[in-house]
Amino acid sequence: MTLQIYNFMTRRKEEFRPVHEGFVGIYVCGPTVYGHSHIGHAKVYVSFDIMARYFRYLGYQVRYVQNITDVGHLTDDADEGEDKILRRARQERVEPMEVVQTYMRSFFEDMDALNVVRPDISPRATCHIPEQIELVEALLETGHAYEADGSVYFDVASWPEYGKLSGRKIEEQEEGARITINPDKKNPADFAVWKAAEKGHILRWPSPWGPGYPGWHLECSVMATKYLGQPFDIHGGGLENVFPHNESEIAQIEAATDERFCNYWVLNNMVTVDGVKMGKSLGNFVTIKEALSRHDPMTIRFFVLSSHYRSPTDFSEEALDAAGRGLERLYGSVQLLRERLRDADGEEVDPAWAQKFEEYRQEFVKVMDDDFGTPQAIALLFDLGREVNTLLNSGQPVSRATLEAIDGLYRELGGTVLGIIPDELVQQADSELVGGLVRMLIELRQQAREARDWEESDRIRDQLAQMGVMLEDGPQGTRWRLSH
RNA sequence: GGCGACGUAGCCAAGUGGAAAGGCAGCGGUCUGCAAAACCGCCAUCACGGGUUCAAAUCCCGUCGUCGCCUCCA
Repeated sequence: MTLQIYNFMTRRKEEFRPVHEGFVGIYVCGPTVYGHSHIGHAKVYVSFDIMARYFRYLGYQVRYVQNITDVGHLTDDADEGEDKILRRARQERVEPMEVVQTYMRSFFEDMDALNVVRPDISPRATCHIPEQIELVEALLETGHAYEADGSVYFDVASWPEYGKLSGRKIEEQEEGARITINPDKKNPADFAVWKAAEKGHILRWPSPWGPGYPGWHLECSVMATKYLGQPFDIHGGGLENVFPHNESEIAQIEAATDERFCNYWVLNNMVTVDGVKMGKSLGNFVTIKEALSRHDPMTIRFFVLSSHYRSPTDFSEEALDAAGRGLERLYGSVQLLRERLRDADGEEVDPAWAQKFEEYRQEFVKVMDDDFGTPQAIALLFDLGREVNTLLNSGQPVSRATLEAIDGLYRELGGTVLGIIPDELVQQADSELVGGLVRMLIELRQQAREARDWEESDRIRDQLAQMGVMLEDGPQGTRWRLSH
């Protein structure tokens, strides 16, 4: 079995074949940095983080490119309205590049919290203006674009394949659709590849057609091919961008170069809030920072991965709470395992477990190979957890080597690939002072218990519980853990 | 109006032709001084109606419902 990926272009799962053996190039549409990132961003970038991690796990050398859009997207329409970054700059009375810098930092902060590995290249649109102008020139030369009043438009009618990704035909985009009539355009579906800057538009660059700024699809076509070549392997992004953004990306570069843009289109489904799409324009979006104020970052990541990337995810506080409790269960096994590891010995791995490790690994690869089946992969970790709990609570001696091997499996599958099991769980990383104090209280409670003073022992337990320290009595003595 | 996705237990969510994963919640049990944690057990005729098939949650047709795209949005 080899890796199968659902290719949105063909609407089928296909075996993954890289352009260059052993290498994989991934481009994912990045954020426009004019506000804090929301849960929808979390789903996309966690999803593609998993893909990058899994490719690396399989031994590929990955180049993951994710742009930063710091210019050019308008508030209303492709051609009307105000640049969102400019508007924010005006509102906050700062330079546009201060807006960009602020929210770019915010974005990476959030991604770091969610344990998303940073992209290998985070190219910015404003750093690639000359390349974008070159592509516009190429489109004019090949007759796929025309100039009008300082702006340059892509001529949709000149390229019959327009619509092949989204399954749309230009003729069908008729009444009901809100297409603004722009007298400069030959066809209402034509879109700007270069836009003349009106007076007062701060973000502007000189060009053969006068001062202006790039069209809003151009940067992705240009930066993806600049860093990954053409064709490259995987283009990713959110499903809501399939039209017109992704469609236009393809049109520009393929019309200009007469060569395929990329081989696999991988688009993730959206996040809804109580069943309704979360959107900046709807004002119902939940920022990652808000979610982080109420939930552990790993809970959010776990929540995202517990549904498939191509399924819509409905965000609710209840669902997040339930995910958090599920994750706690997973951590319980790992915690117990690592505690037991502290004073275990024995050099031999239990052969029955050696067998299990192979089975879990194989099954994990099997479900991940099927279009990145993270929900099934997580289910496997729960199965493993049950077996581990049974083993560790059985009272049987378990060799150090076996415990280490189990821990290694958690680190490999849950840590390296899924990124939901940290190398150090919170309690382990906690201060020696706290640990010492808690152990002292456990000792005092133990004395009360031995004196059958249940009132006192329960008082200690209850008060610690109120502070978030949970005590658990077992045959091996009393353990403690922090509840989140 | 056009295009597309989805509808699986109280909730979240896999499974896309051959005995319905997993998690949360709930119930019963084991363990415990009592708890907690853990373990064992229980808990779904897969929106509805037809059809194809030896066999359908899975394929086809229809109905109802939810959502998305067609305007910036991850």
